[in-house]
Amino acid sequence: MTSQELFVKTLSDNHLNLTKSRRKIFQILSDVESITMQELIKKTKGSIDRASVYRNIVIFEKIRIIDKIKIGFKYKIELGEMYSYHHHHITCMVCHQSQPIDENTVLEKALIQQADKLGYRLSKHQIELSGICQNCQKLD
Amino acid sequence: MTSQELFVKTLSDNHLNLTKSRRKIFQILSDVESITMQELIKKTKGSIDRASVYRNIVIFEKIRIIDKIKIGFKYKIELGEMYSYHHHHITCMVCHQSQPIDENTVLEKALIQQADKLGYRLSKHQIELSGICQNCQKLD
DNA sequence: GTCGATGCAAAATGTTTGCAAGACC
DNA sequence: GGTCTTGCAAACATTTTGCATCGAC
Repeated sequence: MTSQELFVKTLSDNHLNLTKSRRKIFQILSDVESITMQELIKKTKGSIDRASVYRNIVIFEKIRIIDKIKIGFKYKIELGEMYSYHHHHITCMVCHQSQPIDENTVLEKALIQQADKLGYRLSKHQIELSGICQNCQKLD
Repeated sequence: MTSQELFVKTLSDNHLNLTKSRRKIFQILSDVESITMQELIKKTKGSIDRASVYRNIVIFEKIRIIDKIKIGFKYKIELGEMYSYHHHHITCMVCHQSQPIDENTVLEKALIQQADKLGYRLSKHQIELSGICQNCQKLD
């Protein structure tokens, strides 16, 4: 099943219509690693109203078509894990570019243990690293 | 040196006045584990204007009197590491309470290695765990 | 045709700024 | 007294809501 097909199926499984707006938002998200709400609104300006973008993002998050991830003190949006793979992010504090970090089993296990120790049943975790990337280190 | 004294010294080292507003904000932060901007504004309503709260929080962050931490897709504020210790947070998805997690050397080392592998010089990291706390598990 | 989705306008919420008056050193 | 800080009001940015209309199934 392609991404497209999964997207269509996920909507239909949840009794949601496949509309032009939803196709377009999905298309945009497919073309980027991640995107801010502001960028998404800008890209859809003229074709989709802000309110509809917000409404659809809420829905997409609920049915796990997207994940919200934190970058700085804002969040960004990216396609959910069904459409990619579990990963985290590292952001350069100088150029503000961010890139994905592959899952690391050792790390994930350590986190589950930590939660367990405190009596929590862990369901989500997010790790955000900030530093200075290779390129920006050179420019010093 | 007490927290109070460190606070006074930090301001003075940075050529900033010790004002009534700043004392009050510091006092409130000393009394809680962490707090949202909205809660802080509510607690100071009548005595400090919103704009001054925001301005002081910006200053406090710059001189590391506070840290902003991410909880959900908002941020919260807490006294900086000089006033406590390095830690992370786990938040219950049901009751939205959050609690600190002590530093774990294994974990921190794993993170530095990860960053290194990608050529980054790591300077900050944040780990946020979400799950269901012991109490809320019982209520199921 | 029916119900869900959209656009538009307006409100609610969150944050920042300019400026004159007041507080700190 | 001079400079930094504050309050106030207004602007700006972000997100949500109500309602009439439109589109998907």
